[in-house]
Amino acid sequence: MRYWLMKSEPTDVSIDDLAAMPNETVDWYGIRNYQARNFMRDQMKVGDGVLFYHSNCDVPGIAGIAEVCTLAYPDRLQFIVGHKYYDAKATQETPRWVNVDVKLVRKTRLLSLKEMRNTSELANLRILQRGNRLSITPVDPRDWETIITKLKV
DNA sequence: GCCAACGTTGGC
DNA sequence: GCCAACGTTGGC
Repeated sequence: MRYWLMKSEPTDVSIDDLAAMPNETVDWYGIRNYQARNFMRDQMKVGDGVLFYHSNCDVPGIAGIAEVCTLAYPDRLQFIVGHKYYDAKATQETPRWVNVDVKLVRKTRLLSLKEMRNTSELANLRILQRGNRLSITPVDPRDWETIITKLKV
């Protein structure tokens, strides 16, 4: 059982969009970074905890809790010619990109990036490190607990 | 819209 | 395999 922080632009998929999905589940499509892909492919298991993070928006921060609900499987968008996420080097036989599905656990208050930065216990959280751009990062169990506790307040 | 910090690409 | 040029991310 691992914990993750996964970024989504709310203009793309917000926490409310997730809540409105059938089964409150969404495929985490469009990951085109090898490190992030490898986390999904090699480490994610059904039941892993997910912090749903809103990025590239007015107030970036954690907007809810979700969980991984499938193992990684090929991202269908890589095969769609002309699609933003099409990859000419990917084939059905040898897909290059994968995604898991993620299911909402609950929407929470917004725990802003600013508040996380002001929380000394979270100093080692990957998302807070200088230059971090990875859209999927592992979260230490202790950091998970710290964040979950703050989300309840 | 700026730009720092990365990641990727491709010529050599 | 190096590395310059280019593209992307995402906070501010």
